[in-house]
Amino acid sequence: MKLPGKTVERLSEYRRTLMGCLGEKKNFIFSHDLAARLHITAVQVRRDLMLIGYSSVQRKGYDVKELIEKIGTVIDSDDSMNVAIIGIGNLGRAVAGYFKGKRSKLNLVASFDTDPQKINKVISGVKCYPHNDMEKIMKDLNIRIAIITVPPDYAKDIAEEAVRFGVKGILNFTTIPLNVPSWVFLEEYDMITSIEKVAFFVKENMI
Amino acid sequence: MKLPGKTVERLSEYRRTLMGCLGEKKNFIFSHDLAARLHITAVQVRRDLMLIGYSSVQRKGYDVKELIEKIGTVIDSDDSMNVAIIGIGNLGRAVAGYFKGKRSKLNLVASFDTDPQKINKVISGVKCYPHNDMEKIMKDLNIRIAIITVPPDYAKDIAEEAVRFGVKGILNFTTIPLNVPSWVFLEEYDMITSIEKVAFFVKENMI
DNA sequence: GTGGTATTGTTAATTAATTAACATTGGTGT
DNA sequence: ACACCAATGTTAATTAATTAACAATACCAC
Repeated sequence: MKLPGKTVERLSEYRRTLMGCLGEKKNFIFSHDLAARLHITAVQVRRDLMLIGYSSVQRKGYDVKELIEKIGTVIDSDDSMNVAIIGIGNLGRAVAGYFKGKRSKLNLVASFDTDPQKINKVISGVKCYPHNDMEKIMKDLNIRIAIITVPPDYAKDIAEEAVRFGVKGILNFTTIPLNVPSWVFLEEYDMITSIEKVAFFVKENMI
Repeated sequence: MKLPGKTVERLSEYRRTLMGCLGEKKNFIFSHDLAARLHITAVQVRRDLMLIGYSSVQRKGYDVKELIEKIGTVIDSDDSMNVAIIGIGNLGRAVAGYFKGKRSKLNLVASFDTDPQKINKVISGVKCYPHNDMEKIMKDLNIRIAIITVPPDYAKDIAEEAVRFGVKGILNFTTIPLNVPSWVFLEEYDMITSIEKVAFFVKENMI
């Protein structure tokens, strides 16, 4: 199913918000309620759901459980996908933390590092393998997604290795923009940029 | 100066890329070269620079040093701005790391936590204060930007406090969307969403 | 049952962002 | 000096994303 990236992002957020609803025993939700929780408009919610072909049966809002499942059929893969974190420093461990207790189609199955203090230990719930074994482990465990949280100087080489070893998607948290072949999906997030952006708009608001 | 958020983000990236150029003794750079390093088009670079009113004197590309300064006059505040990290766990420490060695108008001057093991210690280069002292410290140190890296359950309350204590911009790394008054600039980043987005497009590419 | 209301799904309009097109200009080579 | 080239700055066109508008429909109150 062909969807705009922005819509995919929102679907992920809808799902997590909806799971929160289940927690509070809320089984139906209106578009404007869901929208308000995410600070977007109700139209946008409805439009996104239209794109994935979901309609509510009744005018009592969306069936939370049903919608969660529908979103799952759209954005999740049929069988589960294995993920690795490369570089298990502070950021890597933080990312690993987000996987905890999440039952999903995404399995964090390995981390890699060069620090002898870390390798072969379980850190933040995931085993850390030595960087030297990356080829073997990535192929053996069939890792499809790499999250890169290494120091900037290593980013480029690590990305090339990951691609060579079969990774099909990369989430890059380093400040170095990466170059990957077109068949590898690349998402980059740059913290410094976010911080500077906040600073800019704070400054502008104050003037 | 009124600028689109996307342009501000790119300006921040331009600047960092340009600083890298200085490191490699590259004093002039063409728009297409700068663009290639960031995987965008040369037109976009030129358009962004047009928006901030920069022009190169010669056709030898942009003067790297001059452009860095120009971007600085646009996106930096005149006097420096103080920043705090709330929640100095793995993610907080990772964020703190990004400030190291950066000389900029943004000063990371404090972190806050509730863990007695952490308070009153210097962690990742920044002193950690007890959460209870947040009001005093935030006012004393004139903190304008808060980076929120606490566990999700605390996010809402922490944000409200930060706003009450004078913060004008928030960067929220928790998975809980925050509600802030209109005069506070809010930027949210959700790692899980990014990961799920990568997974979605990997899946789609494989089909 | 009927009228009114609230909410949805969808098309159309608007706005934002990106890309294309191109005239302009300094530099280069002959 | 002159013709050409390479790169820029800017306007116009295109594409993407959001928002507005509204007909359709199930529920509710009576």
